[in-house]
Amino acid sequence: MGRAPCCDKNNGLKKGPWTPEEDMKLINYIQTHGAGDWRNVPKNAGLQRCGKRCRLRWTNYLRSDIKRGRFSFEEEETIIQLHSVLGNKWSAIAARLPGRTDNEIKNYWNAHIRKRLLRNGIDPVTHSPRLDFLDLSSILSSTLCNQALFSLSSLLGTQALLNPNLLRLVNTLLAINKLENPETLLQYLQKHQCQAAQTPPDISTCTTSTPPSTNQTQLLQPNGEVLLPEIGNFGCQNSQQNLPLNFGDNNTFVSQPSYVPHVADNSNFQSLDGSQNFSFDSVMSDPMSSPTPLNSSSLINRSSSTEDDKESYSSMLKFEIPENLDISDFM
DNA sequence: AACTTTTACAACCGCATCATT
DNA sequence: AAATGATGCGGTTGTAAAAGT
Repeated sequence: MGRAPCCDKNNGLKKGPWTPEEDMKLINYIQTHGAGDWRNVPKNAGLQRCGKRCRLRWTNYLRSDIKRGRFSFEEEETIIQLHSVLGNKWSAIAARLPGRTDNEIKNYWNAHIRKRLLRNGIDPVTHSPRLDFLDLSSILSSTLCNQALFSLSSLLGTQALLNPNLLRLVNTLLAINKLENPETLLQYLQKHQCQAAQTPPDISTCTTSTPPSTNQTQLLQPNGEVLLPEIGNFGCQNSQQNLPLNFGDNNTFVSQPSYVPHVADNSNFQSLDGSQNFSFDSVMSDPMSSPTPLNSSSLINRSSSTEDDKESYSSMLKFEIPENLDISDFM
């Protein structure tokens, strides 16, 4: 025989929201006797509740060390990072977030973080970009309208350009070359047999090993190999996929309106007018929930920003190609 | 003002594992 | 060792409040 049952079903025990009186009874009992032996808590505390419900009420709501209120920016970052490693192990995540319960984290994830990741084209399960969201056909059609890329696609094969690393490199090189000489670019690519072209075109997996970035303008290795510019290298952590950058007008890089998975270092960028410097550490998560303001040069007030404001962060990530960048060095 | 939709979060349910007999 | 219940955990639901129409 096993133990006596904790609480029988259909035994008339109360269900639904807890009243303040019930809470007080439970608090008083636990303060006196300590938490544990939940089977006997209802009886001893004079509660018409199942012991299981008493435990949940205590651990999720009544404990004095529970931190109430909105999640901070740092907490949100931690949740996202831990979730990318631990998955839906809410109790394990909660163990690393003092004052937060697994239930609270789970609810916050489902209500906020998960939805935002989905909106930004990130699969909340894999933390990788979603293929359906990326809409590669539109990406390709827009880029392939460019005659230069069209030439490349016909010569390298469209399939090759499905490789995000290659696409990003081509984009970068085309921008650097100001789209004037695709043939030269093609020759360069063929000559150097860039590594990106050899990466399997399955963008659902990230097989690249991305070292910490050093300098976004460091495009040329001492041996002459071109590095993917760090500006498009948003840190591939936990199989997160890098996304290609768009190139807007006036030689500006415009980041995809997407979630920025992780930045391994303090990559700093300057806004178009040079007035705003900010790092990806500051924008990788929802700024609204953060009590920490951006640095003083930022125009963004996190505490008052809206969802739209947050999503417009991506539009701020515009970067100018330095005037002094001598493109002839690369070709 | 009334109604509908969305959001936030507490609570419940069911399953897996652990503990006890 | 097996049986049984307790406990812990993750998924889901219910509901009140807020926002939108």
